[in-house]
Amino acid sequence: MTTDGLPPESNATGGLRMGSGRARVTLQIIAEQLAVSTATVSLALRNSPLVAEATRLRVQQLAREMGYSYNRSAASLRTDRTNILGVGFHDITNPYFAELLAAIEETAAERGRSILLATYGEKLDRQERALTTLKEYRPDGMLVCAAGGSTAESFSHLIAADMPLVQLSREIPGLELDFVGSDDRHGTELALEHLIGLGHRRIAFLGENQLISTSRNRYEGYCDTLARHGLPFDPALVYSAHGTRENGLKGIQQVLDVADQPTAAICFNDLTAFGAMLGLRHRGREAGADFSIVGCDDVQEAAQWYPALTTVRNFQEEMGRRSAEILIRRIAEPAAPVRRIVLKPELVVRGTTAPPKR
Amino acid sequence: MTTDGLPPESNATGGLRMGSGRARVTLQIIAEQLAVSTATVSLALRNSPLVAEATRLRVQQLAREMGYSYNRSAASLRTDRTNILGVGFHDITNPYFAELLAAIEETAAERGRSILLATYGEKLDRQERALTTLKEYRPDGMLVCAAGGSTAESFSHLIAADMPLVQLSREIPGLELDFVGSDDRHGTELALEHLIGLGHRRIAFLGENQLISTSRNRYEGYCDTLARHGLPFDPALVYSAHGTRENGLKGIQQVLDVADQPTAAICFNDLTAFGAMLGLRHRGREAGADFSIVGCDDVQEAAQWYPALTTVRNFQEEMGRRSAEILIRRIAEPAAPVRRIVLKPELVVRGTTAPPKR
DNA sequence: CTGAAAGCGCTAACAA
DNA sequence: TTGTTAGCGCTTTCAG
Repeated sequence: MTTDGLPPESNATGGLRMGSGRARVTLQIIAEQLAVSTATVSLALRNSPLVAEATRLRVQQLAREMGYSYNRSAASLRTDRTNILGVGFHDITNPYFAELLAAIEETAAERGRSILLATYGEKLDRQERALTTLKEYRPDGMLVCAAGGSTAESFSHLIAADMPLVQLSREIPGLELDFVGSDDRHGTELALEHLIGLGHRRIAFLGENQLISTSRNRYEGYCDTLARHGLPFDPALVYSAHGTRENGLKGIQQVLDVADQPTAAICFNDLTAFGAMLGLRHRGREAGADFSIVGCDDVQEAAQWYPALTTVRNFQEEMGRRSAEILIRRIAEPAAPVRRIVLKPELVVRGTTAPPKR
Repeated sequence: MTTDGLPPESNATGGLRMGSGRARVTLQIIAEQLAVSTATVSLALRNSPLVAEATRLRVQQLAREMGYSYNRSAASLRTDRTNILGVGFHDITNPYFAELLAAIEETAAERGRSILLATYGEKLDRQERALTTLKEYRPDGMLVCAAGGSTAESFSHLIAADMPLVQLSREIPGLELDFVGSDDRHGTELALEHLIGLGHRRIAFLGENQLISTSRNRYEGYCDTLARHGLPFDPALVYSAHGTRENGLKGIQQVLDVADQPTAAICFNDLTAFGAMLGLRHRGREAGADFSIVGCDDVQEAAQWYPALTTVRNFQEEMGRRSAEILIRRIAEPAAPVRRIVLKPELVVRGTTAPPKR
């Protein structure tokens, strides 16, 4: 609700002085000191060509001496621009999202924007509140990776308010918004064909989750590729869960308990794959030698695992950067046609895949 | 400089209408519709007991119907409070910092605050700009993990402006500010004594870096503990570098090239330890069996490495949470005495440490 | 319980 | 080249 979450009590002090008693320095103060108008000071500080060189220097010097600090809240109120990009993610503890966020922050900073961050796990109600609060800060636009199960409806208030919006990585069906992500179906195809090429026939899928588009698409890629190669689909080889380390561990154990064991597994993401590798060791088996594992994303640690993880590279750096760029363009051209940037993933073969043991 | 980084051009539209032509809904609009004053609407939306139940309900309902969204910029200008916490970190791709940030964000959200994020690598100039920009958004306070080599001077403008400030994890000498971090010396002591107890005598230190307090303290703990146990200090066993995966890999190779090889290494952080484990494999050796490694931090992946990493747990979740709480208290009581929260680390023995091979 | 009025710090017409 | 004026959307006295 829009009326929730307002500041419960605001003990304003009147706001004119600082703790130590000095008056806070504003354009007004500088203008008075210099006997010019605030308009002139404002222009001078922004290096406007309208103001005389000499004036500009005097103003800038005094501002520096007095320790003036630009008040973006005030400016925003006037210009209706905050130079803030709102970012809503479900979890930044997941290195995939941390890498995306780092790229976004860096790109934003280069372009003079700052990041207002909100996270919400996979909780729809927390997402609802988080996005509402973000919006109240009037970011120029928002970059969102929606919680699983989000519907177009969750975003209707943002769209109604003409908030520039781009979806990152995950895509909500029926939402006509800019999107930056990966060709997830294709990524799984690459992974599966690699395994099939190695001779695997019974291949599990760990981390199926219909609530998020990335998992839906990866899972579809899995099913379709099996079919295309004439391999049977066995629901016992599919483990449904969020893509976490813990679930990778549980998932591998479950599919290893199937009578007719698989010889390989495709994982929804690298985290799931790491968990699966661990689970394999609990069973006295080793990824690569005894069982093949393919991850997805190629987060930093993937290359350092032992054995190093064969995975599908999703280019977080580029994805994060482009999403920020697309958002900034969307802000500049609100009426431009909707853009979909879909990056082509690449298979990175490392040590966790090998021909099946006879 | 304060005059840099102002918005280059602000193409304000006048700001009264939205793309689709509807007027943006403000307190004013609601007040007119209801033939009450904006003051009443403002109070009603904030559930003030001053306004009659019936009025409150009418106002809140109309606000909801009209899709009213609270404008925090405007409110901030008036109240001098933004409910924003500025967070400055060097790198969120490092899981240690990602875990801290996640805890901070969560705590902030619980307390009705939002996070404005800035990162700066270990670059002092970027940090300078980032902190200046953060400040311009007038956060109620800032949480900072300073770039290596930062001096008290870098923070003087924030302090002069009475910005509530808390240092996280790293501490800058000579700065009288709230601090939340770990007892890093003690952590290394635990690690080193564990190794000495196992029988190791030549123990390397990877990731020495005088520019950050965490490394200085951990290194001191190393030197002192060696001395206390009557073990010689050998500079050839110290590898100086930032605590990254890559440097762990390089560092282990370097100390392994010393004529009188060490049998174990203490690493500045887990990332360095992971790199070292990888470097060991490049030499055909395995952490645990052939060489002992101790990390520091206990990030999520540490438990999942193979072998699982023996490390010093630093309680990121608690540290992040407490730092946010301390900042919120500092904001409420600007004149309260400076607080130092130093958490006691704990040794977590796992698979990468064992008695030295004979 | 409600309204009138002032003002937070800034920018943008428009005038001079 | 500079000044005047108005106002962004909100909160807060102070009166009624």
